[in-house]
Amino acid sequence: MAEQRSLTPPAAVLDFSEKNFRPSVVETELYDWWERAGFFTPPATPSPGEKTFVMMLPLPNVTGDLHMGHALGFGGYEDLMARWHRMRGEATLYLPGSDHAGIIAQLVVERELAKRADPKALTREQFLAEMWKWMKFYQPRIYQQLRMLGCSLDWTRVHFPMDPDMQQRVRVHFIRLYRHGHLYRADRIVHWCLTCQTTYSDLETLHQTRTDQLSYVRYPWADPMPKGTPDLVIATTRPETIVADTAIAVHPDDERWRPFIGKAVLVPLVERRVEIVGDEAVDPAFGTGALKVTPGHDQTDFEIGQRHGLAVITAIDKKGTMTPAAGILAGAHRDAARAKAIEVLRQKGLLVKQEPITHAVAIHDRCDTVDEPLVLKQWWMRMKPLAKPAIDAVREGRIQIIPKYQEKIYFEWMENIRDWSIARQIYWGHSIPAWYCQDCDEIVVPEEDAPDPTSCTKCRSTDLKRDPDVLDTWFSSALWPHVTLGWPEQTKDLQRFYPGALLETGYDILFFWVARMIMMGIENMGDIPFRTVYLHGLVTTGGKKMSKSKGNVESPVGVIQEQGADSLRFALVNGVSAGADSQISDAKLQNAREFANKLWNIGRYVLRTIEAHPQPGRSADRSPENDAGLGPAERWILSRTEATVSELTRLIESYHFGEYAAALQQFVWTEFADVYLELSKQSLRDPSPERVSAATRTLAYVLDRVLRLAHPIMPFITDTLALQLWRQLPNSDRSPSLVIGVWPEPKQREEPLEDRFAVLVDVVRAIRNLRQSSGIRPGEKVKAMLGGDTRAISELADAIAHLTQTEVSFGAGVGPETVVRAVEVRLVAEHDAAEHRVRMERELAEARGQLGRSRELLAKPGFAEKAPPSVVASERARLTEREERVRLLEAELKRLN
RNA sequence: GGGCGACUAGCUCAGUUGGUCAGAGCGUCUCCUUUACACGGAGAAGGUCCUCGGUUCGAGCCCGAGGUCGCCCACCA
Repeated sequence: MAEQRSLTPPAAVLDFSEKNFRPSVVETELYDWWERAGFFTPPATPSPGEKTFVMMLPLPNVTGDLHMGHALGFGGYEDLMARWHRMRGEATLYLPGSDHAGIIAQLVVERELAKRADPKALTREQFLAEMWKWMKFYQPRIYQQLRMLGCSLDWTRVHFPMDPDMQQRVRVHFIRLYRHGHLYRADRIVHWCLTCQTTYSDLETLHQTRTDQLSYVRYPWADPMPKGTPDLVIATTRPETIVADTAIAVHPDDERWRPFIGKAVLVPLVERRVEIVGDEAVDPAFGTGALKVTPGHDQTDFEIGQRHGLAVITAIDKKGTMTPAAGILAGAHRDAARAKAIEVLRQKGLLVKQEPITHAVAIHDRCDTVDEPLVLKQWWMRMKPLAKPAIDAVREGRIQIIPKYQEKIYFEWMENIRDWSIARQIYWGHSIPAWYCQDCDEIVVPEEDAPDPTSCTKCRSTDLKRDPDVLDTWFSSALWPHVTLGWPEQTKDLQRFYPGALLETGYDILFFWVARMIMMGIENMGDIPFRTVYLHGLVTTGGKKMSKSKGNVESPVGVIQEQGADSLRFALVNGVSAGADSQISDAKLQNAREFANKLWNIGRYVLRTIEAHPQPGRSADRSPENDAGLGPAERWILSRTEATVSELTRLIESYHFGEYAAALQQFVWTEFADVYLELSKQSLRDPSPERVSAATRTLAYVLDRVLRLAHPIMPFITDTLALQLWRQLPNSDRSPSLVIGVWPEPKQREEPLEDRFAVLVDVVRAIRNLRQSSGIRPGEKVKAMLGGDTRAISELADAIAHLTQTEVSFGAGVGPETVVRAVEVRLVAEHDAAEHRVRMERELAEARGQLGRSRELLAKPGFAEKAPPSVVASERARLTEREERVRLLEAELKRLN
């Protein structure tokens, strides 16, 4: 690795005569260099007592393209954290991969294949061969997009769940779960997709609000009933399933129907005799309070059926066609059968009425096909025992979820967790290592290191049939944090990097993925997979419409190509609070691009300055705090820099990334650029070489700090500038790149000086304001008099003069035009007496109001005793300043009279 | 039916453990091509922090009730 790291940076250096930053020129080369130099790979040998930071990339679908949510998660939060921890000297592993994405990937490839031939005509083996061909097309695409985002992923450890070694590990996992009793095979009702021809889990259903016909159907009594017995009428939206009814259910407490529990009716269309049962699942308020029970085609009904031992009749098959069991409806598609059922019921006089109903219909999240619940023999995972320790891990704080309120949602789901239907009837996925004996029905699951079985373990028959199904995509994703490190082998990586530190992803896959990783991590490793879960919000591209004339601007890739990954990353993170949904807009992107450009030009200025005033033997990353030539402006920006270092460190440590970005921008733009860079021009013109040297080194040092502080969120521009800066003023740590540079430690501040500069900024603004309102042209030299309490700024006159292009002098009783804080400001210029009086009166009213509030607060009983001393002290100081301001304004008004 | 979140300047949103009746970006208005940057600089306008009540010396922040919007979960037949 050492020799790798000596690789020289890319030759393509940006042209610093270019006024505007053009990002994409250098990004690819820079990334390649970072990767080739091994910066993204943790040191091969762990140092004694090393700290690790391990984070798995939430593997994107292999057939997908990056969207803004990915860009926020990967390029925004994750890479920011990875880079920050790396700069803190931790052995950082950010592990890449892509998901084979089962059903979706199969759909995508089927669609591609369908352009030339019928994919259904292919055998399983032929189809899988085609899948792998397409993988070679899709996988590099998604990986390239991750590179474009700048994600500092360790590509030497990239994983794909369908790679042979990974398939073997998933097989072991299945076998162990089976042996431990977590898996079972049972006839139960599942969600079936008529389009995809596969089952799917509860989590993969969506609900769509639709308006359908609610049909009221009379079920004749099976036996003679006393006169006056009401008709039994049920309400249903699925009359075609009447033929599969095996009971009627009413609520046991429903006075209307309770007397009839145990009585029988004849199911219309099939004349089947079924009983009325009492069950609490029935809502007495719905329809007539009587429910037709169809255990073969409805989730609730299946459960009622289980409780009452009812028969299951399958009237609809996997294609959606009515089976022979459907009697007169047999052979029709479910939709046609519905119409036919209504028609026959009407003919027989059993249709009482129909009315529209708006209700939620379950659909498959991948294709929007209406769910067809079917009873099928399927593999299930028994979740309750697995959920228990995973709930405890969060409850006991061993895993922390950010934002905190997501923990409640996690508990809610985990405590009511239901068994997981894990098999899918598609080709693309992990095969289920189970064989069924055709002679004795035994399920044969081999030992974990054994080859495929050839004979039945029970009856020795060799007539075994392998389960044709594959496992749900999330079955393997759930293993990601340990399986990628070599599990079940006890590899060095597994020992060193498990458990990981953090899992960052969108809150929308908390259940799909995060909860399952926690459960499987504990099950397989006996330990949690990560200590912190950071859940980000959804990104929408609302607000101002992104201009489509420029091309596909909504895609992160398009934005990166146009304005660079740095801008995109910054725009996505800036000012967003943890877990909140956010919008990305043209305005935000433009601001980020302008900020990148600002950094670029700050860099140009500093580099040019160093060129003009070389500092041999000096280092950019050493504070010039002890330089003899430091002026107050230098000392001020140095102090502000250290304040920013500690502030930004705190914000990242506490996961306040949105505020980190905002605070960074604030410091760089308004303090470093707008104030100090201007003042440095004055220092650099000073005849004293010491002053010039101190100013140059201050510029270099602050730039060095800024580049380090900004690197986690804007890696490309910062490293470009750093490489250039260190070429002129070598960094003392000699790291060849910011990627493995050192995150700054805050040094001593000069807070009294910072307070004095706050006064300066107010006075400067007041002078500029007066100049503009007096119609003084920007270049025009005028004089200003400052009076009142000028202690804070008495030594800063030069700075004020430079910033305002105004000659400044101090005096007593200057006859102020305005009073800021307790400083009188007067421009030596003619002004209208009447206007002046109005202004003074307005300021006095304002000042008295402020003074009143200060006095009120200080006089409040309890304030002085109960408020913290620092608050009281600063309030007292404010009172004094306000008293002084009122006094000065009153004096001026008195003079006018 | 449960649960969660949001409501702060015209727009999009910040506001860390309650401590100057509040900030940013964009937009708006005025001025300025000053050799880092017009992807710029300077100045300005703009807010009863959804409503009501409570706790507190002090509330945008905590508690209660209500309103509006959004999301998630659930066996709405």
